Amino acid sequence: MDEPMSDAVITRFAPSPTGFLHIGGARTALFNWLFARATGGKMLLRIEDTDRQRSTPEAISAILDGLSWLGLNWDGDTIYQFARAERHRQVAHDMLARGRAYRCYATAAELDEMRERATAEGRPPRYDGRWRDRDPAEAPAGVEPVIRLKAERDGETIVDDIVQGRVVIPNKDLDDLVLLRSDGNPTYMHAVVVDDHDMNVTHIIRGVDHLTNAARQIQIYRALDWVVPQMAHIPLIHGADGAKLSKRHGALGVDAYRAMGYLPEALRNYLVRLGWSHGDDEIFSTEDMTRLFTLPAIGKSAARFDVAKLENVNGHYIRTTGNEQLLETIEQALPHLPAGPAFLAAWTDEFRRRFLKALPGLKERAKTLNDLLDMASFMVAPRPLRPDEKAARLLDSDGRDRLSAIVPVLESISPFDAATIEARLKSHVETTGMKLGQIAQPLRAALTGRAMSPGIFDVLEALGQSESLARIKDQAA
RNA sequence: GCUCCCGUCGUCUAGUGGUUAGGACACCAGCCUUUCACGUUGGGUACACGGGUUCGAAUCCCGUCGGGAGCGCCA
Repeated sequence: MDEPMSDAVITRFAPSPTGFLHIGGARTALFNWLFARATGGKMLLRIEDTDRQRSTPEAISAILDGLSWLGLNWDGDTIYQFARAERHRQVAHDMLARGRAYRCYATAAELDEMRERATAEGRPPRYDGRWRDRDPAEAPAGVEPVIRLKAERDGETIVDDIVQGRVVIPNKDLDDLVLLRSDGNPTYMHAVVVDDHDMNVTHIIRGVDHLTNAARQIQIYRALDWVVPQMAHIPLIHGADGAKLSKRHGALGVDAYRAMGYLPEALRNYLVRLGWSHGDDEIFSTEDMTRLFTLPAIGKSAARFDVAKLENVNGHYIRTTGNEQLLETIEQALPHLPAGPAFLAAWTDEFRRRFLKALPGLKERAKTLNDLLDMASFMVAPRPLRPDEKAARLLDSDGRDRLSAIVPVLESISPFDAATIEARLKSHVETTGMKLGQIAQPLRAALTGRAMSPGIFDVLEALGQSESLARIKDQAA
């Protein structure tokens, strides 16, 4: 190991563009990003598109979009693995020349049979190495060979992992993996090693599902006499029921979380706590995370994805974000939210101003941006409102009478702001010997169509005097 | 089947031989209150099981059970 100690940290996030950026991938990216930030290093992005059939441009842009939305920026240009195929071929042929790899002419049918027999005999399904030492002169005509690694057969391979510790894999359980396919294109296993080396990656941070791959890749490094990067295999995220998070099982793309009204900083905060901890701390600003994050503090056991916790964290960030900033966040999110169109249609400067006034009352009650918009839907609801069941009950004859009685009071209020309205309404309530709730609830029902809403004085102000009166008259009649 | 990894409240976790096993989310109850939230006070709930080692184990060892991952010319 002649790795210079002065080397700056270089991590990489290496997704395969066969689908969206799911929550597990997002966390892997986050950990890579945090570690790079925490150490003053760099995070590179490499798209693993050597599977030409399954890689799509749509998936690539979804991944890039997802990372950008999450605020996980990468250093340098995005690297596309397939573009480096020539280099991969060159390395494989070099290994061939040095006797560390060999051509294998086994057919797919032979391979299948090999696996079937091994399974039947209770052995692990492995390639048996039949072309390992065979004379290429015996090669059957018309079969394009693959190039396989001449793997070590005895002993064991040790993965010295920052998270998993020292993991020992018997070499007999590793077979001669394919480096180059018969069409001359590299396999993932080979491309990863060559690229990580060429990109000077110092730390490989990825899911534990790659742990046994790590042993195979280490053998390739050794065949190449290359320095093996540090590795950190992080635990996976499971669904709420403990089952693996798969596409059909709750593993949504990060774009789905954006559409559900989660804030990127909330998602980051939630995600970083899945597997990583820092004492009893729960809330971490981005600055906190990048300062405190370390690899050894990552646990080894898988975590379940808990929406309730995510919602709580999200609510925390909604509540604590400044009004003007939150408003800008909402404006940016609107195109992605289900309720977006209704608000976009109403979004004039005047509306924006009133929305901002209503925001403090709104954000206190929302766990997601969608909650917030739902709570604010009275602002864009067309007259006459159709009260829901509970609201309708508040608008019985007593309630309507009280509303009628309040109309002249409201008409006389100027300026029509929350503080003035509150003062006038409270004195009205006092003189009539009622409780505030007796007037507030019917008002709420008439103004919002619901039995719950932000503070009623704020609602009045947000709606404005004429709209408020109109809504009250709609119901009081 | 084989190899590897994991196992503290329902969930995320703190804990590294001596703690009344802590925090957070969720849940229940009270307070606050114009509703709902927020806030606040209090409450119940956990060391998978069985053996060791030790004066003493959530912490160390072994086994069992449970969960997960990997075993492709996918990544």
